[in-house]
Formats: sequence, structure tokens, C-alpha cells
Amino acid sequence: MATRTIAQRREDARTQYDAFLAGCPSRQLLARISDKWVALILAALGGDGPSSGDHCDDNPQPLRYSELSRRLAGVSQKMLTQTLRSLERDGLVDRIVTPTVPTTVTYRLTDLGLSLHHLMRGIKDWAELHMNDVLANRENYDLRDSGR
Amino acid sequence: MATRTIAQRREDARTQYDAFLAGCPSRQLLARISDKWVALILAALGGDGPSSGDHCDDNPQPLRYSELSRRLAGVSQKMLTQTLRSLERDGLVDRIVTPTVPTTVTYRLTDLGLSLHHLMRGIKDWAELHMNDVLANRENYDLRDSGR
DNA sequence: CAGGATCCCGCTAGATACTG
DNA sequence: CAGTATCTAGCGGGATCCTG
Repeated sequence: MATRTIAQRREDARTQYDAFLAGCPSRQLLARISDKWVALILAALGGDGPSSGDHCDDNPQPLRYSELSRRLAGVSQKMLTQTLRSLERDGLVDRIVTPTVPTTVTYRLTDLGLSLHHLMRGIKDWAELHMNDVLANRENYDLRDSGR
Repeated sequence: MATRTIAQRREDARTQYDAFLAGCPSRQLLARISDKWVALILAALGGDGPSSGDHCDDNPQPLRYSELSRRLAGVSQKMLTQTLRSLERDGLVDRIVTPTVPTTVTYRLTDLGLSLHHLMRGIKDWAELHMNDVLANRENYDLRDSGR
């Protein structure tokens, strides 16, 4: 089991899991990470400044709990904590507690989390980038629909 | 307004929309596409054969409604229809009705949908690929947690 | 075959209040 | 500051029945 190449392990994982199957654990994992809060948290922890250049600059800067809740406008503490916990459990983020008074807690992406971040960031960017197209498509669709 | 380059339009969209903001339409769009059924439908329509090679082969093959419901094991007709409708409305899939008896309906990705598919497929693959790591991380976390 | 229409349950997001 | 605990309303989503 130790004499497997990375490519072999890749193939193993591919054949072991199939998210198209209802009972497969990877389906549940897909459902977990297919979540707007997950996308936004990963984007925030991955370093997603509004003044970022056109080519992807990665500065995975750890953020404190309060900083996260400020960036993700409208998130409830419950959802933030809950989502962070599940991400921590899955090994996507590290929770670092600094024993000051009051306690300081920062979150940072693990390597695994960073690998997912690269994908999820694309999703968020896609949404912002194609918003206008989607809006236009919806208008067309609704007009057609009301016309007939 | 017609004399904008693609790069300029990119910048416009970036500055116009920000999914971190609660009221922004792109946040809603992000929530829409951050959905396991969306991920699976796009993956299915994008051509995601289990016997695919190691380098991404794109064969965006249109699928019929019944074929989709068979591939996405466990999906209810409601969710399938509902998700397909929203994807159609947003211009991500085309719904093609062939007036046979009984009616034949096929769904295929639009160019816009295909562009999202490339990203979403990565998410699904990531879930299957890193399932074992995540499982191990969870076990560790739960052990730690019960220990203290 | 490809849905539309309903009913209804569960859970989950969100608001509020409290704590170390 | 960084959460936990509790409660509730709302709706996501499944089951069922029906139609062109």
C-alpha cells in the first residue's frame, strides 16, 4: 500500500468513489463543499482582495473569526462557526488558538484546503464575471415564457 | 459601450459584482450554482464517462431527461426538473424538444454552461480524489475531540 | 416519456440570548 | 472576542398522483 505512485492512487480514488452514486461518500462530500458559505470562506482565506491584479495572486492570509464575519456580509455566527467546524474536521482549514485575553482565533487554509480553494475561487469568479450574461438570459427566458 | 475589449468587460464585471456582499446578485448566483445537483447535472452533460482517460476529454453529449435521472442516482423528478429549469433560465443548458410521440426532450450545455462545467467538474473530481484524505482527517478530528 | 401539481415533513438557516 | 445554546419559521426536497 506504500508502493503506489501518485498516479496509481489517483486511479484508485477514481474507481473507488463516484459522486453519481447516491450512497457514495463522495456524493456527501460534494454536497458539503457545494455550498455558498464554503465557497466564500475559502475565497476569503485564499486571499481574494478586491484590488487583486488580473493574474491570480495567492496570498493565503489567515483571518480571524471577526474578520471573516465582516468579509462575508450577512453570514450568521451560527453558519460561520458551523461551516468553519466542518471545514476544520475535513482538514481544509486549521484553527489556531492564541491564548491571549480575550482569546484570539485565526483560521488558515491547509494544503488540502488550498487545493480546493483554487477550484472554488474559479466558481466565485465565474459568478461575478458572467452575472450580466445570466441576467440577460433570464430576461429573455421570462419574456419568451410570458409571451406564449 | 460597444467599444469595450473583453478585458475591459472583465474588469467591469469584477467591479460591478462582489459575491462577498449580501445583496449582490452574484451572491445569489453563487448560491444557485453551489449545489450538488447542479454540479452533477453539469458533469453528466459535460461528458463524464467512468472510463475516461487521465487527460480531460470533453464530449459534451446531450442527454435525455430519463438518461439524466438514471445517471444522477437518487435524484427526485422534482429536483431534476427544477434544477434543469433554473439552468435553462440562466442560459446554461438548452432544452431541445423533438415532437415525436411520446415527446423526446434532450438537454445540452450551452457555451456558457460548458465554461462553468469545466470548473464544476474539477469540484466533483476533487471530492472523489480527496475522499480518503478527508475521511482520515475526520477520524483524527473525532478522536482528538473525544480524547479531551 | 417528460414532466406538472400537491401535500407534507425535516432540517436548517437565522434571530436572540447567554458565556469563558 | 469567539463562540455555545435554544427556539422557531420557512423552505428545500421527497413522495405521490395526475397529464399531454
